[in-house]
Amino acid sequence: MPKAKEEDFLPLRDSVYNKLRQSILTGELPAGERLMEVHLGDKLGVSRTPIREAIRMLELEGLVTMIPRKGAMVAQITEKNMSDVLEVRRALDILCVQLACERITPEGISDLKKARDAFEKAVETNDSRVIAQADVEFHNVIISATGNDRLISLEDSLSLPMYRYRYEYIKDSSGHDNLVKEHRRIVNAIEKRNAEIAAEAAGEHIDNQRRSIIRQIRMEREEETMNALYGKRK
Amino acid sequence: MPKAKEEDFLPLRDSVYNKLRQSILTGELPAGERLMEVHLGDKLGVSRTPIREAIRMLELEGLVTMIPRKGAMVAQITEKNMSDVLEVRRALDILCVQLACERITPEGISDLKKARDAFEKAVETNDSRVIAQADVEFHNVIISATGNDRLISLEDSLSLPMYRYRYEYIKDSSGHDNLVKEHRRIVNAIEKRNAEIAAEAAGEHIDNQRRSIIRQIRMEREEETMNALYGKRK
DNA sequence: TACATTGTGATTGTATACATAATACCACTG
DNA sequence: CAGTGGTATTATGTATACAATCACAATGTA
Repeated sequence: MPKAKEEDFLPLRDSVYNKLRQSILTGELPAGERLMEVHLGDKLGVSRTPIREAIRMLELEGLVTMIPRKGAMVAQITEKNMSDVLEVRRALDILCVQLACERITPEGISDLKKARDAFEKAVETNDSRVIAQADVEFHNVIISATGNDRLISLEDSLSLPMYRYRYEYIKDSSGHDNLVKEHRRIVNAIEKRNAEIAAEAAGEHIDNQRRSIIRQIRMEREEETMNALYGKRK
Repeated sequence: MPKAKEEDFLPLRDSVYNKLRQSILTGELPAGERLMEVHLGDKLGVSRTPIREAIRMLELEGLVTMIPRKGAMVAQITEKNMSDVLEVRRALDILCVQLACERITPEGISDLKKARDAFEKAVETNDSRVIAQADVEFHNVIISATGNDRLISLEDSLSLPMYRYRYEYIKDSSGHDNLVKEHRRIVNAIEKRNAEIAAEAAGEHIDNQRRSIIRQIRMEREEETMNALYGKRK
């Protein structure tokens, strides 16, 4: 993924950006956490300048919220927020499979089948992390097949906010049978270049994700309310 | 639009960001132009720090290209590039009208009709800038009606790269009759909450834009080739 | 006790200083 | 004359310094 060939030099801002992004997505930096420049700088061993630039980037991606002269904090994930993202992703995921139907190469189809098989194998391990990884790679094959760079980067940034919910979503899917079935359906449709069926399958696929994620958020909220009412632990 | 109520303080980086963005979109800073920090700082009367942060933001929006240790330049607009953006925008514009069909309020419908009438009035002036402005406002009404914040900001950033071509596109449209007709069709469909027709109309609307913009880019390229062959003027 | 006020510490905004890499220019050599 | 090497200049990367503002607490007063 990185353009290491010509230049393996990575500015600190990018390194910081990646680290912060990772920390936010894994929940190590929880929503609402303040991002203080000197503090982060100490922790990462760099000055404020790269930290600030990284924060600017995260801000535009929607992962952190800024209030001028107050500071930055990890963005709150609200149901509305996530719902908005999923709505957009639904449209773009459908666009992805439609374009893939038109443009996928024979090699792409072969990759896609490999990714599908790898996913089914991953499911058998019953390990959520392994399955999630295989799922990401499956989708990446489709996304790359569109050949649309803008779409690729948008899909990337729109899938970020839901990484936190991915494991649970995968556990949710009763026996993972649904996931396997949906993937197969998508692969078949793309192979036959049937955009209509592919779109339908992709739509259902993300609708299922949506349901699971929204349910999780509601449960989190409920838990928070409980804590607020009956006292929260440190 | 600005949240001026609580805080009318605008960090320099945002002010710089707006200025640079404007300069790029109007073509004052042509594609390929190098963005040198000290130079821009002198011109705008600020230090490098706000300039750098503004550049980071523009970079994520795709308006400038960065090469580490080399510098930033105004992003080249290629046909592929623009084509990618338009492909995504097509899907999102359609999503916009579909959501608007579901969610628009009576006030929204009233605003929409006002915007449509204002547009038709603008067309009569025959002034491209006036028409373009009315066109933007018409679309903004629809986009706002979706209530999807993420979609709103995406539409915003995806329409940026084509601002340069907007005037020509409007001149292109034979007598503007098409534009008026398309707008009317969209308004009628949204009012009747007929998502299918609305989607179709929105799709055609952007397909027309696409044709005009692609044609313009090809003409520009041709001109450049000529200049390269027969010598370019200063 | 309630509330206003002021002062102090902490944090961001902005500017500048220093280090390092890239580029351009020029002289020198073959 | 072409090509190479070295140096000077320029621009970016990073760190630090200074200024402005905000949060909060301590203090004093009604």
